[in-house]
This record gives sequence, structure tokens and C-alpha cells, in this order.
Amino acid sequence: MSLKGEKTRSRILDITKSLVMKKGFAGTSIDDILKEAKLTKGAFFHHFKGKAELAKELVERHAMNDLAMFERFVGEAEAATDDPLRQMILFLEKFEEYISNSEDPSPGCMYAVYTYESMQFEPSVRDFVADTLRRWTSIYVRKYQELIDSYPPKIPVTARQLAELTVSIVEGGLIQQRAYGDVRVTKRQSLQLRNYLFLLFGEPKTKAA
Amino acid sequence: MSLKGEKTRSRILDITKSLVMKKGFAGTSIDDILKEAKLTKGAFFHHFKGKAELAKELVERHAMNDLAMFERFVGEAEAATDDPLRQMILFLEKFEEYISNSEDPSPGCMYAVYTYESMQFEPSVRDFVADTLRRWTSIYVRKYQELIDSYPPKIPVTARQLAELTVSIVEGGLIQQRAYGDVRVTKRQSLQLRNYLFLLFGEPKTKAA
DNA sequence: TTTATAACAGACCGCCCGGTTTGTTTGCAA
DNA sequence: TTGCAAACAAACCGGGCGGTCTGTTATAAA
Repeated sequence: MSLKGEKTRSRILDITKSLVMKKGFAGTSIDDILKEAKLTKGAFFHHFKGKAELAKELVERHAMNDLAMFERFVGEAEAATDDPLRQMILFLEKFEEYISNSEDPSPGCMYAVYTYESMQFEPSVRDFVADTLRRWTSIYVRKYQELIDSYPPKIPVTARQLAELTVSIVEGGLIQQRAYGDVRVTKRQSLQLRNYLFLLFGEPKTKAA
Repeated sequence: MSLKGEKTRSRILDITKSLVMKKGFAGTSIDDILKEAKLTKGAFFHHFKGKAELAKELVERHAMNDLAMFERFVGEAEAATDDPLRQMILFLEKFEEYISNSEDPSPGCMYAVYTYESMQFEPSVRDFVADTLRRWTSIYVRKYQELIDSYPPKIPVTARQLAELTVSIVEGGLIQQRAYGDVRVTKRQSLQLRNYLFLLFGEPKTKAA
């Protein structure tokens, strides 16, 4: 595939993402996409077999970028300090900055869109979304396990419970953010999570310790 | 309106609710609804001006029932004990039982559906959903304020922050519940919230105190 | 320069969508 | 029993939908 073709294909996916996050998948027609991309049916069906393939590639590309971003946040936090608690706090701060600084006019989570419109997609795509959520969760599980291992929690909790809770708080924050049109909601939720972690694990140990 | 007419109208709304929660609003056609209701276009448009009015009435009816249920849970908790912390725990337990015992094959929150498909609805409906979320939140605000007033929190938090967090946890739990097909997820999230509240406010005071 | 193919344009198709219209049946009050 | 509105049935309509088909232009290797 040529460079130009690859660029067009990517542009279609970009516009699709924007429209789907704004109007939903069923609410976004191929013509809508092509109108914004200033292309025609010929171009679209040259690059994609149909709307189903577009949906699949869209969420796959997003999952790749999204998970990579979270891994990058984790990596940056790990580079900054060896302390698991400081790492987690740093990670959450990075996330909070990211989520509240996005000037996205229609915020939200693509996995949530795919989940609530699940019948629009092939079972394999539904499975992929669930798997991606699991992968996202397992990033947290790893970090929370390290945290639990070096900071005995005040209450018995598993890393998986905390990871699932973190995903919930993000997803719930994004829904309210979208409903209220207030980009600060999710950040506030993340702050409450940090409160919980503080109560669970206490202050970060001093470097001397 | 006759009794029979009112029954049909209600049946249309029931079926619509089930289909919308399963396939989304844009993904649910009037014909889909009528097929399941064993009715025809004539019946539908006799009862509703169009799909927009159906959407409005559906979410309004749901909001009424839903808020009433939460108020009922609160009332039952208040009837059981005077202690705000015990009330909150009781309330969450009632909610956990409700959310994990529903044999709904396509679980989720209708407000989330409306929020992620917001462009499908008139601005007034979008506003109504946001208002309903605010009303839902304010039920929690009231109870959390009472809680804060009699149990000094270990960390300074506002009732509004806790209320928003509670909504987030529920919404996020429902998304994962739907994505994974596991009805126990939201209950687990609620348990984590109770952990947080326990760390924040401590054990309930003894009755003697 | 030729030539194969990728990268499109745009007309076209059948289906299903929300909505309309016309007609029929039912229930109930006078 | 009649009259009349409510409660439907069902055919119909225009438009938009996903998708196809044919043709044209750009690109890059031989």
C-alpha cells in the first residue's frame, strides 16, 4: 500500500473516531464520514470491506494507542521513582492531566461506546473490547500488586479489586463528564481514588527508609 | 384514555426499554418494537407522535421509577437505624443486592445509553438526563452530609465529592458488568466504596454511644 | 514510455427507516 | 340501538442507509 493510500485510510479512521465519539456508531453513517473526509464511496470501499471492518480497525487501533499511552505513563512513573506508592500517585497525576486537558468536545471512552452499542458489532469485536478492558485492568493489577507487596494495606484488598475499581472510577467519571459537559469531573474522581489509596497505604515512605 | 390504551402504551415503553438497553437507541427501530409488541404502525403513532417522543417518555418514566427506588432504599435504611453510617452501609447493601440479582440479560444504565448517544435526542432530553443524574447525585449528597456531620472524616472530603464518586463507581461497574457479562462486577465495586467509607469514617458508633 | 495497479470518483441499487394516510374494529356512553 | 371517539390494522411514501459497479486518474516499477 502506498504512502498516500495509508494516509487516506488513517484520515478516514481519525474522522470516524471523532464522529463515533460524538454521535455513536449506529448514529454515524459512512456518508457522514465521507462528507467530512471529502471522499466518495469509491475511496471508502477501496480501503475497507464495509462498516464492520471499519468498526473493527477503529477499536483495534484505538486500543493499541490507548494501552501504549497507559504503559508510557507507567514507564515514566517507574523512571521517576522506585517507590510503588509514589509511582501510583505519579501515574494518576499524569492521567488526571491528560483527561482534563483534552479539548475533546465529546469526551468519553470508546470501549464504553462499543459496550453500550455492542449489538452493532460482530462477536469477535465484542470479545476484543472485553479483552482490551482486561488488558487495561491488568496494567493496574501489576502496579497495585507491587504496591500491596511493599505497603501492607489497612484493609485486606486484592490488586484486582483495586484495578477494577480504578477502571470503574474512570469510566464513571467520563460518563458524568460527558453528561454535564464538564471536563473536570474525571479528574475529581481520580483525586478521590488517591484519597482511598492514601487511607489504605498511608504516606509514601521517605527515601531514606 | 382507556385502560386498554394505557396498557398498550405501557407495553410499548416496556419493550422499548428492553430493546434500547440491548441494542442502543439508534440501533432500535420502531418496527423492531412493533414486531415484539405484535402491533402495527397505526397503533404506535396513535400513542406517540414519533420516535423522539418515545425517547423522551421512556427516559422520563425510567427516571421517575429509578429515583423512587433509590429514595425507597434510603427510606428503608433510615427506618432501620438513626445512625448515618449504618444507614449508608444499609443503603449500599440494598443497592448491591438489587444490582446483582437482576437477571437482566443486557445490564447497564439508561442514562449512560442516552449520554453516549446524546446526539440522537433533543437538547431538552439531554438536559433532562443531566438533571436526573444531578438529582440522583443529590440523594447521595444529603446522606453523605449527614454522615460527615456526625462522623468526622479522616481526610477532608465534601459530601458532593463522595456522591459523585458513588455515581462513578456504579456507572463504571455497570459498563464492566456489561462488557464482561458478569453480573457481580458492580457489587464488587460497591464493596470497595464501603471500604473507602470505612477508612474515612471508621466503625459505626455503638448504639449505647 | 509503457503498463500494471493502487487510489480514487460517482452513478446506481435494494432495503429499511421514520412517518403518513386511509380504513377498520372496538368499547362505551347516551 | 345508535353514535362516536379511541384503538388499532395495513398499505404506502420519500429519504437515507450500506453496499456495488463501472470508469477515471495518479503512481511507481520495468
